[in-house]
Amino acid sequence: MDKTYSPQNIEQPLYERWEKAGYFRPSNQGDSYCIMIPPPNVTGSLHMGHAFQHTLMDTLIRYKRMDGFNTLWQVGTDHAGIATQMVVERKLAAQGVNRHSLGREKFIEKIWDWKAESGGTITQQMRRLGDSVDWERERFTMDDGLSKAVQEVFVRLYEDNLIYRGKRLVNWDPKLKTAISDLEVENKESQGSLWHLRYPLADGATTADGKRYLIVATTRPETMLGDAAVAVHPDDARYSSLHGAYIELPLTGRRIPIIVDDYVDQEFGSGCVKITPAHDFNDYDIGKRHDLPLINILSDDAHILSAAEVFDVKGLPRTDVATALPEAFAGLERFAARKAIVAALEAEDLLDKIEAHTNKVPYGDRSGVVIEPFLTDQWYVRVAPLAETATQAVENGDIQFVPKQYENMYFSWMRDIQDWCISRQLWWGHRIPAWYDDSGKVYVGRSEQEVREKHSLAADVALHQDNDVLDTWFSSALWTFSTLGWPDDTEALKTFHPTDVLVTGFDIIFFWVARMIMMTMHFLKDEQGKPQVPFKTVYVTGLIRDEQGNKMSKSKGNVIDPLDMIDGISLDTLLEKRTSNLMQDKLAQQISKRTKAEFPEGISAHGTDALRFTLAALASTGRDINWDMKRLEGYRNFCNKLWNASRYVLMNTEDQDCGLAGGELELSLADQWIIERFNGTVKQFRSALDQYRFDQAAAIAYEFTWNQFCDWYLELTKPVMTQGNAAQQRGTRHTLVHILEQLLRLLHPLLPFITEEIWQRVSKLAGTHADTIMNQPYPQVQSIRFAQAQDDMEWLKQVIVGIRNIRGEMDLSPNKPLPVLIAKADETAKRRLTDNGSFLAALAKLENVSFLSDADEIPASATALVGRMEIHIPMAGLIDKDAELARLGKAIEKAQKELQRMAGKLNNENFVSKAPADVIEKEREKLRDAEETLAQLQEQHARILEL
RNA sequence: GGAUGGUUAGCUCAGUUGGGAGAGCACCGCCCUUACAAGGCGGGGGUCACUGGUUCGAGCCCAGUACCAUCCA
Repeated sequence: MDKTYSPQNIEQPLYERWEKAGYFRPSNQGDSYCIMIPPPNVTGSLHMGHAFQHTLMDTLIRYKRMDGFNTLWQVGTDHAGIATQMVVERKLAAQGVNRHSLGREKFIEKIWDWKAESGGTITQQMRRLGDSVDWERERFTMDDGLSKAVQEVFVRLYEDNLIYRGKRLVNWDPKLKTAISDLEVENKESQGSLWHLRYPLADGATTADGKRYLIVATTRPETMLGDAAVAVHPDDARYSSLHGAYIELPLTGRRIPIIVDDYVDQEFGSGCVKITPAHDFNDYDIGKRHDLPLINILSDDAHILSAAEVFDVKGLPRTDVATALPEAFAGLERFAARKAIVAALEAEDLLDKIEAHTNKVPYGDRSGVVIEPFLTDQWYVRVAPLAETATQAVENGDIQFVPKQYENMYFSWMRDIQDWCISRQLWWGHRIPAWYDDSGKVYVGRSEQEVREKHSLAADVALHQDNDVLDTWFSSALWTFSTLGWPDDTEALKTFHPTDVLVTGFDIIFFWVARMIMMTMHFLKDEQGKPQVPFKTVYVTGLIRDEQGNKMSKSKGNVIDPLDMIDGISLDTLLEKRTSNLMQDKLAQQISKRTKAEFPEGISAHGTDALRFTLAALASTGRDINWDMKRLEGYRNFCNKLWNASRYVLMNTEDQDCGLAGGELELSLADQWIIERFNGTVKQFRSALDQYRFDQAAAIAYEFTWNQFCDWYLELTKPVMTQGNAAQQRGTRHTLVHILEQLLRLLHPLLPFITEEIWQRVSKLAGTHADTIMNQPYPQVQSIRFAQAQDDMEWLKQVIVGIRNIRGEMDLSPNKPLPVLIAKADETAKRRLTDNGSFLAALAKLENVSFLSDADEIPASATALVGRMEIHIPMAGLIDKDAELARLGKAIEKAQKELQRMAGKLNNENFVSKAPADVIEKEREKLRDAEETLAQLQEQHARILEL
């Protein structure tokens, strides 16, 4: 083996070999275990959050695969409608082309071209991360099979009256000119104004205090052109005489009623609210209650119309309202219109005042522009009936969230769930399988052919398909079963559905998880007809943030590509990566300044295994993770440690007798101890993984490998290798090889590459060789064989530590062998020391060990205690009196403090009378120990003092 | 305004039925001892945010306060 660990030399070739050999395929043996990957955007690239989730999924899959399950990690990508369409439009714009001049078909071709060009990025990244997904089953939400499933679901939901079309107020993105769902809207607080407008009363009416107008306050004065009423609270005495009166709406000449509604907040502003049902969600609801006209004054790109469009609450045209709008504003963009309208009102002395006001403004999370509540025809899923079943599945534990608190988040959303707007005015996506005849009548079916047959439409009836496509989440909601072949009744579906665990971020619980549960439970039933859940467990991860705790985002320029952690990257390349394609120079400068401060030397290579181990170690449940380069470095060192420990094992075992061919095996105390210690580690490690405590699993692995196996066991094998007889050497070699071989299997799910690389050599010596470690049995917990060895060895370690402690604190050279005197040793201690002299000599670097009887006088010495036993290192010429006194003083102080605490507790009447007997006994024992320890130390202190 | 999570060593974080405060990194001292200097050995360091309560006993349970974060309105 190379002297230094070089992940870049081993990782990629191993992955290629695994993939070629088909190790990622389900074995078709054993119980099934299946994880569905959250499909990433096909034209995107993986960030640290993906690397994190993929690490956890791959760890689980590799663990279960080795543990005998028939595992499938289903892989695939998502077409990401808006995001992808935007990217391609931007690319085309750079060439001076827009999609409309290109036409729908040509444009979609361009998107497929782009997918072909960029779609490999993600799959390549996944291979570098070691993801053991079944590539042969890779799916894409727009491929034929999944498109068929989407169509089938749409048609069946429509037939079940769970999909409908209607003219509703939607969140409209005026830049992308499409509806978006309320989840895609980000409400941001901003400093705006509140305009107080005077609305003249009609027919000479006056307010209680004699005014001829009402004052309404609004954050969006431009929408006044679409006002349909002014509302007051029914109990508001100021306006009770005006119920049923009218307003002369300024600028438009429209006559609108004053209505009465509980919704109005009497305290806010004047207590009068303008109602604009076509441009505000709350007003829309009021409009429905009062049968107000919906007066739309905006075009689809948010410019003022020259004539309003008026509908009733059912979306049918209404003709009793004048549609005329002032010419002066026609064609003005909404924010320009706001200025112009405020100016016009002011000119007519209708502007009472302007107040500063903080309000929430909705922004499209893709386009970044202000979202407009807008009246359009859209398709909706009626979710209430689906939500009920989906809620129950979590309530009754068929689906469990880890950590559990996310269940509340799920419930609260499900309780107030709104119908889901699923149509998008885009070209990239699944086209809605609905056709219209010339009268606008709608027919839903799997094809135009089917529609014609079903409705007996003559060939000369013209039909045209709906232009819109479905929300991307509509297709990903079907992911768990569409990828397994649904609507066909496939073997894969029977084997792997319901799947086992879903690993995903909390940010898409609503977008994706909840919708998957609803759709799956509606369409898939078990043999008894009971709805099937898509997965039994949802493991929710936090976000990976940068070292300052900021969210990683392109615009902040703090995104980390996991491959840069693996391969390393120079500062120049990193700067280039982070600042190219940025619109603003100023931003680029900021980013490059911060990047230079954070990574002055760029990033060095750490390898995939170290990255994965770090991500696992940071995965404490349910909270965000602040990325920490130091942790990554630490775990790369850990890999290096494992590498070098393996080198040591191989150097001492290859081409030597490891007992494979028989021969007497004598196991040393250390051999027996490490066997049990490993056994305990297997138990803990499995239990951690079973509970999704990847952080604990990593800590357990680290502690055993470094602090026990390397620091103690390997050192303990050295005296055997140099001084042991044949049977002893055979026994130790056998143990070395077998513990390492099993340790590699234990660690494989977290560290797939380094373990495979080393295992290929070690397994030969252990007689368990195979083509890959990937499908070898996972270590099982064994019954305990060497109970006494555990106690003996842990005790011996204390002795060694005690001597090292003196050596360290007394500044004695590690090279100088020390003579040791033992006093107050009982029979057990004597046995332990005499049986293991060579271990003691080697690890504590001793010259000799001799026992003192109680009668012997103890020479001047530095002292350590192990239980009651005293370890003395004679001071003659070695040890400084004052230093030893100081050392003892510190120990005495510590013992006194301990003693005081114990005594205080036991002198407390309440404690003695109320605490459980075993606790009291434990405290008494501790008190006795402390007393004896203190006495021994004081005695020693006095002795030294006399010198 | 409502909900949830957080506040533990210089930094990043563990702490699982309430019973002697832990890890990694950083820091200090000694050491290139044939697996590893990406290392070895030893060491220092914490009023567990604050206030009160329950309890013989609270980092942990309860109430409240402050600050931070996220989600919802």
